[in-house]
Amino acid sequence: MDVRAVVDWFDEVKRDLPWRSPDRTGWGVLVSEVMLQQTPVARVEPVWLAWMARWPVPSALAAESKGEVVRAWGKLGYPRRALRLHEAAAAIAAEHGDVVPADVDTLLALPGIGAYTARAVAAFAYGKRCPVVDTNVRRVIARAVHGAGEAGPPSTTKDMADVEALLPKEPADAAHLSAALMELGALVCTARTPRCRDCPVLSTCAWQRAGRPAYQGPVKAVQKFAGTDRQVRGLLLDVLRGSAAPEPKAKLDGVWSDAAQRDRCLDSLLVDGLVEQTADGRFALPGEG
DNA sequence: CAGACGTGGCC
DNA sequence: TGGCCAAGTCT
Repeated sequence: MDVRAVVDWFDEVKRDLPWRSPDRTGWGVLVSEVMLQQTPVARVEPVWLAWMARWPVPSALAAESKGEVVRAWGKLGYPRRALRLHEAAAAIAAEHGDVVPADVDTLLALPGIGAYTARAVAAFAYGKRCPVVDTNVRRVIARAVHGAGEAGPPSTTKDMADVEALLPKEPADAAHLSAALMELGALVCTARTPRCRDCPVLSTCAWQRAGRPAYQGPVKAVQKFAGTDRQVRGLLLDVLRGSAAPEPKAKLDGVWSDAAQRDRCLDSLLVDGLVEQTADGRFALPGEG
């Protein structure tokens, strides 16, 4: 792959996202990466801005109650991420001098930070040289390098080796390329209807040269949502996000007709720590902690 | 490793 | 209309 062409293209068309600002902090980058896990940029941006204004450093978030954090997470989805970020902030404040670590293994030890996020923070916040592999990068590599229509099943080891092979020696250049590959996957080499006419590596793309063959690998199961526990949990939590005071169970009973499923979901929210029961039996977002 | 885990916009 | 998809992580 023509790495230089990708980087030049990126410098020309990249989006002006707030977490890419020259005065970005490790904390800002970490918060953005966690919010962006499975959630589109357009929905993250306003929430990220609000969070940075309200909690500019990890210790500020750590000092907040879990309920406030879950409420401020809003409708970004997968609210357990908010709880884990809260826990991570507490660990960073207590054990790392209120500074987000720059070391990949140290980052990996924090809750909610996995292989992707740890390397994204190390690279984008601190300019470390490490392969940053997300779904965009996997798709770009699958097409441009391997000539496949889509990426196959994820394999952290193999995926990182693929990117490592492309990474420039200089750490800053490596981080720059990772950002560029992600942007290429997000804007041009998209899952549906890729904009190949706008692609900076069209002439060397292995998929293009192979005649754009259809994807041959295993069929990816589409995730259902309607009627699942995830939907019911979302409905239950949405009621409590909108309530300043604890709500009686009867209030929650209105969100879903299947009582068994409703109760199971409420219980799982309690287990996850996303909901708490008051002494008088009502339900609310969690208080101190 | 497959499945759970939110939410909303798009084609 | 409804399936597909969005900068993953955890168990």
